[in-house]
Amino acid sequence: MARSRARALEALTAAPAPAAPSGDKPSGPRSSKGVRTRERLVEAAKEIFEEQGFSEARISDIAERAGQSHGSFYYYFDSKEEVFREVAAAVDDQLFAPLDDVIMAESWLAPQQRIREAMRRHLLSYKRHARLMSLIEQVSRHDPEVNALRLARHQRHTAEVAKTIRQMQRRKVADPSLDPQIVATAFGALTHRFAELWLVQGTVDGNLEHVVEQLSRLFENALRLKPPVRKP
Amino acid sequence: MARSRARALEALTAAPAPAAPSGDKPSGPRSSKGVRTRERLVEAAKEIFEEQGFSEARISDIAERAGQSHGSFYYYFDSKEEVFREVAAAVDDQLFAPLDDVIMAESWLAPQQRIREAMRRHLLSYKRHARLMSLIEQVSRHDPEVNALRLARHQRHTAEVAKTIRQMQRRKVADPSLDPQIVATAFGALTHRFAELWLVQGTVDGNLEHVVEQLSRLFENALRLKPPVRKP
Amino acid sequence: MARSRARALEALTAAPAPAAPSGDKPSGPRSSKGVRTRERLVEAAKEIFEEQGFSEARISDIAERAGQSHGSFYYYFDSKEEVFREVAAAVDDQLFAPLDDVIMAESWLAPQQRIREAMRRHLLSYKRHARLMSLIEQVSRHDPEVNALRLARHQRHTAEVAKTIRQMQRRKVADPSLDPQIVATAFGALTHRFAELWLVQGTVDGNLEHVVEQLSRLFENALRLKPPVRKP
Amino acid sequence: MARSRARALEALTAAPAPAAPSGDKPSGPRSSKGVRTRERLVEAAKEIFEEQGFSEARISDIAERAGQSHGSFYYYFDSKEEVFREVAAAVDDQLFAPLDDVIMAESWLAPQQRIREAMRRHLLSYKRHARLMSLIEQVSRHDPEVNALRLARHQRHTAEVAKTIRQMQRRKVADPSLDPQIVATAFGALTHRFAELWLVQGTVDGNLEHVVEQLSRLFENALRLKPPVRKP
DNA sequence: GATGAATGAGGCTTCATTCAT
DNA sequence: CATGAATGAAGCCTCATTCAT
Repeated sequence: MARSRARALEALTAAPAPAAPSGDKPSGPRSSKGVRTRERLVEAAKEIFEEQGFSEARISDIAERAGQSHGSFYYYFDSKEEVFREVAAAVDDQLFAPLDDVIMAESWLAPQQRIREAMRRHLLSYKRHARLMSLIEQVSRHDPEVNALRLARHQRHTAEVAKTIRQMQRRKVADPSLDPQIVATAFGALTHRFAELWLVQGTVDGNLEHVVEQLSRLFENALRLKPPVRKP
Repeated sequence: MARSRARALEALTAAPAPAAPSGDKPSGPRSSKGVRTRERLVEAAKEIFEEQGFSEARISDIAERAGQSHGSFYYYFDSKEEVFREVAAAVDDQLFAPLDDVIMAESWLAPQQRIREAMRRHLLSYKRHARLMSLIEQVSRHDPEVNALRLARHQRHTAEVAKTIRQMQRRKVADPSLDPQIVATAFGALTHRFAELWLVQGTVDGNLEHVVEQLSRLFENALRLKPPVRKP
Repeated sequence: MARSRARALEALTAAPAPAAPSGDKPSGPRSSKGVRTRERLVEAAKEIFEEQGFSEARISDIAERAGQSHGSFYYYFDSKEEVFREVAAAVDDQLFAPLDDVIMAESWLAPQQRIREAMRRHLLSYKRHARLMSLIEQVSRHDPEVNALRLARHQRHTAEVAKTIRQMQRRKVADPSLDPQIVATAFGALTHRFAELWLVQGTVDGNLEHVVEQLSRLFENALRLKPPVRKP
Repeated sequence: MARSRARALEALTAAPAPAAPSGDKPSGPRSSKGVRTRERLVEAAKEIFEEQGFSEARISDIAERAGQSHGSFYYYFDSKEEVFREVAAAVDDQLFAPLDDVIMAESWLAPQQRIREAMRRHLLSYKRHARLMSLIEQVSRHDPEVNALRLARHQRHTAEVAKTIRQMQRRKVADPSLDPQIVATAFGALTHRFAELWLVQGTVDGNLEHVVEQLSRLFENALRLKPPVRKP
């Protein structure tokens, strides 16, 4: 617990640090002014990617949004792909940190509560990043580096959920005939896609609590979760 | 039952003409040679879109794949958007016709069988069109016409599933506390996304029958479906 | 008189004859159906040129206006230039025939009457062809054949007017210090351009009779025309 | 007199900045190098338009003539239309400033001298810009902004001349039966068109002084100008 | 004769990227 | 570091022209 908590915190604090994002230009910005400029560019890039998609995003849009000149972008990044990788990595951290946090860490809660809390957090964090998640998938088709990122996240996440399911099966509180890998993937798929339909595409009605309740019930039913033994 | 069967048949007979050019150029190709060329272009466009995505797809790639000069493309279509709409409409028909068919029509099967059959068919037809489904969603953000198509499909499909769930609730064979709209959306989301992860992105292992079985079980559990009364 | 009259009539009757317009295709249309089609194309070309200008005019617009297929045009004409030459020649005839007619022929009228009549006719015929006249000038810059046509018209016309002026000077009814060539050109210039401003560009107000009267007066004044001796 | 002089001076001082970029791109070039490049492009555009006409002018010709890549053109202008408007405005200023100057200002000259001087200046400045004047008219049919420019010039100019004629009529030195508006238009038409025939199309012979003398005489006659009272 | 189809040169325009200051 | 300017590859699209039927 302490360990995974630490990992989550690490992720959270690591994300904002723009200093050493793997393979930079010469060696990254030196002055604090440069650091600020770089941050502004990444932030602007995120917004533009969200609004326009990857191919439609223009370097000049990004630079303009960051209040920089067109040419300035190339002082910090080699290409659109490079800045995208940075945006993607940051979002990835921000999106899954809180979720992992719940699933992995706060196990003193009853499973029902944990599911509800995880769901709530996931949907909430999705709200801000859903469009980028789709983008990451798109771009990952052409950019192996982004693909690796996406794959790593998926596997890490699915493995974590599968592990939890397997524990429940061992404790005889979940349907033993289910394949934890597939169910974990299915739960992730459901949440991911539902969030998109609900929050991005607006094809579903319902307020947060109602949705959380319904989806959680669905999961509990699906797992045939035994209700927690309540002491009188 | 008779009614929905009729509707399904209607759909089936309508489906085979998926290339119906609706509101085309002057009035579509005149000669049979032109009809062939047009078909080849649409087919080529589908392939190129699948391989390259929308923005990356080049008109000249499409024309070349169809064995035509790029100028020829413009004899039949005004723009990439136009041919995409046609591809999208065709795929939409092909993808959901068989599924609707099962869900709406073959009600003499036990619910469990129906679910398995629908799942199997959906996953199979998804196999051929999954990438285009994502594309449709992407493009629908910029092309209102494609968006309308996508929305219509979603609503038609979700409504049908919700109706089935509601019937089950009335017959006391499904969990009455579930919101049919949300559950229908969630089931669609799960299937759609799982298919993509499994068939397109290859992040899930498992053969068809195992996956069908697992997902179907998940659905049955989720609905708390009463097992059919079996006579000894 | 009889001779020039004859020439004018010849021009009028020659113009509509589409049969032998100099250097045709193989040898021009043979069947009467072909003759009709050709006529329709020339007529359509004239309209399209007037509406769109030369470079903006599309062969397909012309064919469509003539109710013909796109490819049919090339059975009758080798190029846009060729059909333009034919249109230009026809318009040239129609525009100047009536004018020449008056100036050269009806000399029993008093000069004042002749000027007014010529002016009236010129302005009227200009009304239908002004835009094409400008076009002819444009195209003549690139097409030597059209240029020759335009030059020939200009010289024929100017020579005729200059001759008349010279006669008046000899008869002592016109200012002898004027250069007939220049004045003839100037009168042509004035009429041509005024017609365009008035009839095409709409930058001048005034009804036909007022304009005719004013411009005629201007010409009479300019020539210092002696009023005709009227017998009581 | 003082007032119109002031207006003329105003025009003259405004004229030297004919490239005033009015409503340009972001806000026009920033560096002095950019300003130079822009000027070179406008100058090159003027030449190319004169040589090729509007539709025949290629953006790449303009860029090449200015010693720039064609992409550079788009850094300064959005389209051919935009650069044309700038060229047109500049020419307009240069062409009419000197003429207005004479007509409106130097009234201490006898009318005969003023007419000759205005004519001489107009023809001279026409010599450099005649082809563009025709172009402006062509383009004005499709570009409302250019049309507005042309119209404004025509009206400003005609009104000025008409005012002068009216004054002469009041002073009893010009034929009172003439309509000043129509005569002013007619004079403008004559000069404009004669200059084109003479200087551009080369269909008239004659040196400058002879032409000035003849056309001036024509105008004087046309107005029935009373010869100035000469003191012995 | 007439038509629909096909072709491809050529123009316009965008935009990632480079560069001099 | 930052900027404005410049570049040119690459894509879209038009349309005169040719061709098989």
